[in-house]
Amino acid sequence: MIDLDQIKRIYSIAGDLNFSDVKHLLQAAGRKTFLHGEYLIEADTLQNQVYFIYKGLVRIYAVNERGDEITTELRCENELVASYDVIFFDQPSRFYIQAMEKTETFHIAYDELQQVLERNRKLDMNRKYILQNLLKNAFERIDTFTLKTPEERYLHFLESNPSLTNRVPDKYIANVLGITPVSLSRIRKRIAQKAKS
Amino acid sequence: MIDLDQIKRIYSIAGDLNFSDVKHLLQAAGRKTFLHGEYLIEADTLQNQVYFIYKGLVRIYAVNERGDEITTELRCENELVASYDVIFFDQPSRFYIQAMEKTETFHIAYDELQQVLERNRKLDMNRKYILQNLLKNAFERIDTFTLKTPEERYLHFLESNPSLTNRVPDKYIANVLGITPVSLSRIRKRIAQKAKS
DNA sequence: CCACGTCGTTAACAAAAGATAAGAAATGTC
DNA sequence: GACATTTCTTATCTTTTGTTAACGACGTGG
Repeated sequence: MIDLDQIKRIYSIAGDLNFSDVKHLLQAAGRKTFLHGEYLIEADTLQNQVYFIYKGLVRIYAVNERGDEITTELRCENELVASYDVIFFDQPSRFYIQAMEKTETFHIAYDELQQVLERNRKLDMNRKYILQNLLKNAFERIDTFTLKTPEERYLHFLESNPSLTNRVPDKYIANVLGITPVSLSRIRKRIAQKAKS
Repeated sequence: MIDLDQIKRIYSIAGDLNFSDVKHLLQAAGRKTFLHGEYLIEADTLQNQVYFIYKGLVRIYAVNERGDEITTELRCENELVASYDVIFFDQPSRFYIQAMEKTETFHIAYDELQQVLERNRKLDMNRKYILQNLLKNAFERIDTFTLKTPEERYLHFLESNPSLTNRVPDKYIANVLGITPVSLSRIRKRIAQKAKS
């Protein structure tokens, strides 16, 4: 059921847990595999599941007033996903979370997770590492919007997410960068032309 | 020294601390007041101070390759500021943090803070509330970049930061929104014209 | 093997944003 | 109150982006 690799993965996002701590956590969690196109979370629901992606790739997207899907985030192996509307605001999710590949997850309801953490001090202490890591990534991403041009933002994305680049359609990457797919295509062309000279 | 109002302020950003917990924290912290224009943190240093803004307003800015100052964030009463380069990456700060008004703070070095928290479980447990709140704000801000146009982003800023609007020059707000001051001026004009009709 | 849908690119046009500079308005200082 | 400084606005021009639509490449499933 619970193998060594799984334990190591959890370690990789946490701080200083031991075998028994992680076992605690995994025993409380369920496992679920999603096929390409299936939904981990649907919008307008109060699904408060937190997923740990063991293998695979998901996109988080919202639908705007015009009916366009806007992908706000891509997450893959060893990352957590949840709808922060539900977790943080107790409100229906504005976001869909959809598997882009066959995606294997561990999952647990947020309030159950809280209870497990409350019963195990070590796990609760570890929460800070996870939150800090999420925060670090969020701050970095915000800075790409304030300090970088779309072109620089794209190059930065390629550097920091080399693995994602060829796993998802460019149109999703464009959305994540805050631009349109057409615009990203032009940016790519400009970069290619610069590279020639 | 430590008055009731101060305690309440700390409560406001934390979860369930009691008087003695907060006293613990404040005793370890120093107090410092910065005049308009003075720096809480300077770039290219390893100042790992964390500041709680008791009164006043600061901006966080970086200087790009061309020498332009780009303001990435504005923070005021009851908020925390620090350079995440130093705190999270142990690297010299790319950012300056500068008082925009006379600003009164409590401050503590990050590693000292860690020690204080480790010695007081209740305080350490409370860290999650603070981190979650920062994370919530960061996610919301990211979504304004992916889901909103600059105009919508500006309107959203006015709604969520009504107090800031008249306390800082628009050019800083423009930077925070990821656009130039000239462009913000045009957006304001467009909004005003719509309002007429 | 073909029909179909998806995706990336390109084109053409409109709209918005960046860069630069100049002038007006506001703010602060003595 | 007069002056200097900063900030905001406006104008002009260039560049980039958004929008829409068309085309071709690619892959999937029948």
